[in-house]
Amino acid sequence: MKIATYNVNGVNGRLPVLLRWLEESGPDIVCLQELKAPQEKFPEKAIRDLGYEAIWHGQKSWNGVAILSRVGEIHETRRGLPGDPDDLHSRYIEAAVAGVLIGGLYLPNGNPKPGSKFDYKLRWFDRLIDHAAELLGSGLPVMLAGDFNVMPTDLDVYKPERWLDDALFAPEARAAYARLLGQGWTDALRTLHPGEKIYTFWDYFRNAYARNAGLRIDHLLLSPVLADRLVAAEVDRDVRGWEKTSDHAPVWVELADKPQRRRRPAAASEVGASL
DNA sequence: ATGACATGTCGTACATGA
Repeated sequence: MKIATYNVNGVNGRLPVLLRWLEESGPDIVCLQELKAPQEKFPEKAIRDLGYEAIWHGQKSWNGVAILSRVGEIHETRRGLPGDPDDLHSRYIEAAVAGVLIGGLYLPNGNPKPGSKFDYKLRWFDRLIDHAAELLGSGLPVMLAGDFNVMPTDLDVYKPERWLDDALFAPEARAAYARLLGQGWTDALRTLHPGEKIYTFWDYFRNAYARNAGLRIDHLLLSPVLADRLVAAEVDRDVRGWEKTSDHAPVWVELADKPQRRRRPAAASEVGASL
């Protein structure tokens, strides 16, 4: 089973690119971010015509997340993160699909830093960490997929020293990501490509894609049960080179039906985090 | 250090993004 995440940067403006990618790459389940469309303007029919059912949480102009599936019903379990009833951004949607509980997320960008937007990013991250702990505690096969707006390490940025003051690479943001992973999540792409320069975003400026001046900010995190089923994780890099494309590329994992590897022993820090 | 480019909006400039 192939599960992908893709920040489309406008689901309607990007519809031809999205549909072409769905046909060519054939993911079974997809998390989309940055729909930039109100609830009633999601292109449900075009997506359904390709064999996908969908749930989505739209918002006028900004944000917006969706989950698509061509492998069975989508059982929505929540939209919006708990912990702040005043947070009206459409940034989180969660569903059980084909035996996997999937949280699709679009973490706040946080720039400029310092400022209220950066504070919001860190608060949102804290709420995600709290909720993620509950998900892990369930023992179910769980995945968190989306645009985390964080480069976890130096290896994930084309030029780390240029990004130190940016909200996407700030020590506080990286620390929050590390805290999340410390609960016991597996960063699928990094785990199967250790030490490799591998990016998921290239900005539109200065020929960034051609120069491979990229960032790795779109992540697929697997709970221990799912990590045992991980067989592949890749970036559909070519999509970033298409006409009228998003500044992000799709990222996906292939999961086997059964465990493929022996579970590694939990680290002491993980045991502590789960208590 | 700046700005390059792209999105959507009751546009024709602005807010937002990363």
